[in-house]
This record gives sequence, structure tokens and C-alpha cells, in this order.
Amino acid sequence: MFERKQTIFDNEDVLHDDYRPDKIEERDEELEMYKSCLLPVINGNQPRNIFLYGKTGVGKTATTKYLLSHLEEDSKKYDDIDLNIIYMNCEDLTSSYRVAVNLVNELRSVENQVSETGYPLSAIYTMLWQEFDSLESQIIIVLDEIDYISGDDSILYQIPRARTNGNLEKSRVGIIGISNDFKFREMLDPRAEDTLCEREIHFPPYDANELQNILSRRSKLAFKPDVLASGVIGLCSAIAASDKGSARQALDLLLESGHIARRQNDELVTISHVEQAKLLLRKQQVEKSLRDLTVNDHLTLVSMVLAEIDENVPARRSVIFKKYLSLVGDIGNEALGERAFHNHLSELTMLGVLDRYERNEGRNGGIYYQYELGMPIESVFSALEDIHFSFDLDVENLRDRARYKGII
DNA sequence: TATCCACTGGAATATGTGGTCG
DNA sequence: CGACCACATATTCCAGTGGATA
Repeated sequence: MFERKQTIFDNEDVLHDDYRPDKIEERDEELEMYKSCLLPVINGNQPRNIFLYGKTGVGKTATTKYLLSHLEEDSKKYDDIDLNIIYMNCEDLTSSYRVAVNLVNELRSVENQVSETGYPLSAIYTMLWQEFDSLESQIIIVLDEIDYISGDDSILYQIPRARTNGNLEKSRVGIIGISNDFKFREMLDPRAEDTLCEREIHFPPYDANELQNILSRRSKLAFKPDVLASGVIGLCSAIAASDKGSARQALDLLLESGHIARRQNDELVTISHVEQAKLLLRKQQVEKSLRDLTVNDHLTLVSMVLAEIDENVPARRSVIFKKYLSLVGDIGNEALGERAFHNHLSELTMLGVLDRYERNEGRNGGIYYQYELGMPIESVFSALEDIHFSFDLDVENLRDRARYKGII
């Protein structure tokens, strides 16, 4: 039933997200600067706080992991240095409180974990200082995707100042903050900005050339010789460069192209496979963002689909809201108020699932928005099919109605 | 050029859930 | 148990917006 048939890939892991190259490419300047910021650690001084920013997939995390693993390795050569590195992704940690709780749990044993709510924030900080101090070492905390922390950012100045404030005696702590969003910096509490942004390193997007270099080197490891048609690497690089300049995106594109070629039993990865991969990845991305939404977000989306089928689009909020009310009535849910519904529409717009147009008809119309689906309706259907809802949704029926109306 | 429409989006407040602690 | 904590999500209220129109 299973048979090993490998005509395309040699080692596809090389293209995966978690692959750690033994060399960081096309980031020489950033690497140098980063290295000099970390140097004090090896001399036994307090780790500096570093703030890294740049779009997704431009090497922030990869460079960090690369340098820190070297730092860890090299620090072992010196007896007087004891280094602890804690890496933490803040994707699900939207407040200082949660970050602190997770740090404490990271340092504590399994049977001693702290719950995510219940304690006053100050109690959590006290636990954190105790845990830090009991390490009696230099500590570097990496907070990746730090921009997810919204509202209270006290942890970002509490940690760096812990020692000066007398909360820590035996340990020295430094923070490395990684952000996708430069605006995050402006939103910081001035105290946090002061301490966290001591050293700043900007990672610019890769251009098509740099991407091409990265891809060709990786593809030599990943693919069998001569399986990439000419132009494949160029196209992957060009697509990614014109989008966000993300190496992640370019690598995903290349990997997915290879998968598609393999599935289709082709011996050569061609430009057409890349085109297919591009569509597939886009679809997966949307599905992923849809999956994480709340029930009311889903209901809002379905209401928009109904409006798309039954009404003139783009449609304004009140029209979609009426659809929503009857939908909610049908499935017996409690309806939201219109203000909350408005927020869900905004949320979907933010994700790129909906498009929004501002209109202003002046004295007898005022300002309002019109919404429509931001992607082909069929993509929404197939995404909806793959999601488990807490209510009954007959996607096939919707699809039939759309077909009947000639929208598909 | 002042007005005014009908909406937008911020802010304060409320509700509900899941937790600690004495 | 009751007081208290953090947090997500809703509701309520309303000042602000900006271009067509008188």
C-alpha cells in the first residue's frame, strides 16, 4: 500500500518552517549588529534589551535562534557564566499577565503550574522574581510576536528593571522582543519603550535577488538534481518579493509546488505547479484564519454570503444585519446588537475575508460602508465546508442557491 | 459656505466564565 | 461560601465625520 517513491525530493525538511540552517544568508549586516548586542553576555554583564522588528519571514526568528544557540554553546566555555535562554511566542499571550504566568510555568515543574486567571498581577510578578532569582544566572527572554501583547505592557518594563527595583538579586535578565509591526513601538508605554528599545535592529524585506539566492541554495539540498524547471525558483522569489518579501512565503511556495508535482506524478516541477501552489496556499491561509474565529464571526460571514446570494452587493450593514437576524432566528441563537455586529464585520474585513468601501452621500445619505466578499464565493464555500460549526450549516444548499442565481 | 444626514468608532459599562484565597 | 481577579465579548451612549445640498 505504501511504497517509497521519491523522484522529486531529496530531503524536503530543508524547506520546512522548523528547519534550522547552519548559516544565515543575506542578513550579514543584521547578524553583525545583533552579535555585538549579545556580546556583553559573554563578558558576564547584564544582557541588553534588544528590539527586533520587520515583517514576517524576513529572518528575525531564524537569526535569533541561530545566534542564541551559538551563544549558549560558547558560554559553556566559560565557567563563570551560567546562561538561561527562554523562548516564548506571544501568539496566544495577549496580556502582560498571561506572559508572566507562562514564564512562571515555563520555569516551574509540571505539578507546580499556575492557572491563567485568579491571582492579582502583582502576585504573579512576585512568583516570577522568585523563579528568576532561584536560577542564579544570566537570563535572556525572547518574546516573539510581542505585538500580540495589547493593553497593559507593564511586563516589558518590569522585567528589565527588576534588578534596579530590587526585585532580583541573584539573576540578571534581558529581553529580546521580536515584532512584526513597527507601529507596536509607538503604542508602547514610554517606560517600556525606553527599556525595551535600548538596542534596535531592523530586518528589511528580502528583495527578489536575495530570495533567489536563498531558494537556490536550499533547493539544492531539498530536491533531486534537475527536477526544477527553469524559472521555478525565479517565479517563487518574484511572487514572494512582490508580496511581503518573506523567505517563509517563498519557501512554502517552493515546497508546495514540489508536493503538487509529486501528487500529479510529474517528474519536473514547473511554473504551472507554482501557480497552483500559490492558489492553494492562499486558500489555506484563509481557511486557517476562518477556523480560529468565534461563532458570531462565523454567523456574520454566513450572513454576508446570504446577502451576496439574495441582495445587491456591495451591501450596507443594515442589509447584512437583516440577513443575520433571520439566520439567527432560523437556528435559534440569541441575536447580537447591531453595534456588536458592526465589530464582527470590521473583524472580517481586517482579515481580508470581506472588502469594505466607504461611501458618503452627503446631506441625504451620510457616511456608511458597503461590504462584499473579499474572495470568490466558491473559496468561502469550500472553507466553510472544512470548519466545524456549533450550528447546522447546509453549505451544499447555499451553493445550489448561489448557482441558481448565477453567482458561481 | 453652513448645514445636516446617517452612519462610524471610541469609551464606559455590563455580563459571564473560570480562577484564587481565607 | 463570598470577596476578589483577569479577560473576552456585548451593550449603551454619543461625539465626530465629511461631502452633497440648500
